[in-house]
Amino acid sequence: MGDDRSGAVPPADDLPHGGAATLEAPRPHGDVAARPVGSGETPERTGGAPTLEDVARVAGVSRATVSRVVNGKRRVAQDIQDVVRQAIATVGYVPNLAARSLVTRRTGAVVVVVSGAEEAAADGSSSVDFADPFFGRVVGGMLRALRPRDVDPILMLAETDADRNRVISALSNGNADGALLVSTHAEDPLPALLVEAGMPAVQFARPAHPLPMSYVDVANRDGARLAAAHLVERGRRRIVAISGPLDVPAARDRLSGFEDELARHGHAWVPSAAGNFTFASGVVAMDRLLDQEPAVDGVFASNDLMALGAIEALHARGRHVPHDVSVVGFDDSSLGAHSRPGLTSVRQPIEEMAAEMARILLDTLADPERRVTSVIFEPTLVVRGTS
Amino acid sequence: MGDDRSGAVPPADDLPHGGAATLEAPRPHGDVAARPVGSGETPERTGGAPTLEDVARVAGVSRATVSRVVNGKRRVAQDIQDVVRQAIATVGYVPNLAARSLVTRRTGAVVVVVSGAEEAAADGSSSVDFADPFFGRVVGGMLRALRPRDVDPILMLAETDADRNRVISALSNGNADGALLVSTHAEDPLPALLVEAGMPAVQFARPAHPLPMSYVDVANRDGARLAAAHLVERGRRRIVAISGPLDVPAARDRLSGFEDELARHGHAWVPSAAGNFTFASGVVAMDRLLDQEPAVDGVFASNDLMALGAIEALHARGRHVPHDVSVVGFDDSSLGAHSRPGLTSVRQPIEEMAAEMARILLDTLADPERRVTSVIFEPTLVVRGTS
DNA sequence: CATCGCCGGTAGAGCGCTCTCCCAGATGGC
DNA sequence: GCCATCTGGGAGAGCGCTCTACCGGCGATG
Repeated sequence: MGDDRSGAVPPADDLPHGGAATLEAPRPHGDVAARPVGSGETPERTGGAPTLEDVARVAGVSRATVSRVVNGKRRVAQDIQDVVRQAIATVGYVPNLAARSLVTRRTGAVVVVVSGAEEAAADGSSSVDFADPFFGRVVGGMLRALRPRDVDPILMLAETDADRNRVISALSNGNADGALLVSTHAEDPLPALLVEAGMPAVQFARPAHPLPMSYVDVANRDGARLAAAHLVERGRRRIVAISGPLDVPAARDRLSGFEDELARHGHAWVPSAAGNFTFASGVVAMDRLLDQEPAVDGVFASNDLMALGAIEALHARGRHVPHDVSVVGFDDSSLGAHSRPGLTSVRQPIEEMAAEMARILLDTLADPERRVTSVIFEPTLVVRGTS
Repeated sequence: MGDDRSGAVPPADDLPHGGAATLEAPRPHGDVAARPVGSGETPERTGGAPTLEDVARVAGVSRATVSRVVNGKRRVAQDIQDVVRQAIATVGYVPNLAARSLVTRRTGAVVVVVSGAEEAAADGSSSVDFADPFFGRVVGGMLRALRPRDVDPILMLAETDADRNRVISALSNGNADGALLVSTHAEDPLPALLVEAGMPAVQFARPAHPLPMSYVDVANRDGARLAAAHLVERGRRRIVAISGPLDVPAARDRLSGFEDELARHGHAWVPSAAGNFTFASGVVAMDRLLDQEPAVDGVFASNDLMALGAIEALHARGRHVPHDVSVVGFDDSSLGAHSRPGLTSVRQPIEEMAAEMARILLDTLADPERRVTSVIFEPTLVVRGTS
């Protein structure tokens, strides 16, 4: 505490303290002194930011014409365009989005909703684990697709009914145009609410219940097959699976895809235990499976966190990874990549998937008649040290 | 709002056709067929969401009165309040934020800016690693403080000059009221731009250059001292440090705090190498340090990712952790907590720090005269398997 | 009893923008 | 050559909200 250099902070006098600065020209920033003098007709606009009106006056055209230039709505003669653009630059005009969206009924914003269940709040924290790199990757991917289209994401967390109402009303108020939804629980009512309210939305992963909503997903079954084939190829014979909660479609698909592929190789029966995608649940599930099948030599976990938990449990019970047991995860998260030995994992291209979500939403916004669509990505297997 | 007893509402006869008006209330969505016929005065409001005007008509009061009830600005007689609230409920009114912020010049939103340098874009990806759990934790912490105050964060990434302009103009447009800044590079021009533009902003970690801007930080020197004392206590004698880029204040403080404490224990000289907070840079730095000091038995890395990289390098060179070498990281990220053996690390309470940032910004917004402040958090040492 | 707050309400002027009219002038078909 | 068409610009009406005036009524005051 003692070592913060508060002394390093210069006196606030360096700051344009409110009043004085306000007197100056309404430039957002820049050489305040270089205010365009001689703009004889400028009647002392001391207010805030320059408006369309100001630009129009300077350019000697009407407000409508400036608006047209700014939005490129109708053809405007080239020379007039130049004059207007020049004027925009000199007054430092930047459109007021509130005013614009008041009339267009559109904001250049979408909400990104991370939706979880509230019951989990019992353990003190929330049901959504933001420390999971998954969320960062999703948001990062969206950002990369949204930014070029000048759309900014508003982040919202939906755990309680109140939260969900907030989301819905943000959308219906025209606070945002559409929603990108990452729902972590099967019984999340939000997707249905969104559809019911007629709000454009795209979901990460197939909705748990059939719903006319666009989504992107990874071919979960194929990914699980990859894992199964890999374990078989490694010569593993006593193979078990740690699945996610089976009401989540992705978890179900991963498990059944895994089972299918193993069946193809003669494994009629695959012991499995369900976790809930957390590290701790991976530990527990692995423990249970070890009791059930002490000779286990291959494990597939439906995500990396549980795989790491499984490795932890295996170690505690004296098994060596990968010598005694091969472990394969799902997600290819940085957690697995940086653990030692590196975790073999089924990679889903989360960033690309998130970017695709954004693209779908943007397209839907541009053309509301668009049918709901889904895009499925192919997973790949990333082999590292645990197998 | 939910529990106002409508029983308290006086008979509608007190009001100019309160009852009749209710019939023709425009509902947000619902039975179009059941449109009220003979709506004598209602001028065909088939449009979108109900407005203040609609509420006023139903409640039999003026627009201004409804506004007052909604915003609680001036005292309004209790019975009238009840009637208005009732009307709001029946028409399903929800204020249009664009219209509101057009006049108030306030949006209930802040931008969260993750700011990085653009040079790093050479490696194909961006300079900001969203997979780093750090960002998720920061955003999660902010969310938790923002949500109760009904403020939503708009997420922006600032890597290029264009991005930075977007941030500044979002702020000056009244797209958002203030900024929460997470800057990952010392030479980031954004903090200065924000100050220059007079925008309320709070930064995570002390600005690299003296700037009148509020910030929260962890007592980096104290944290590093904790690590040093711990290594000494473990009986380590050949201790080295992997620092962050030394133009970043936090990196500098961590290194010098570490050196100070070791000096106190007789280590006049601590070999060190600088990384850039990535896993790979941790590997490289450790390799260099091993060349320099082959007998190393203690390592302090300025963040967990580099610590993990160091462990990787140590293993590659035949050292066993923690048997031969103790390793201590900084951050207490989930990466370290889930690795095996668990990474001993200096914990900074990221979530709380982020929440405090949000609080400071909100307070500044409420009272613009507020001085810039800083809040420094105390770190703690979390001992796990690597030491 | 006229006067003076003061309380509780209404009226209406914008906030900055878009967009639908409308109009002047240039083009073109018959 | 005349009317229809088109093209590029202006005028002005709002979008839904807040907020400053203003105003009627009413109890307290001199």
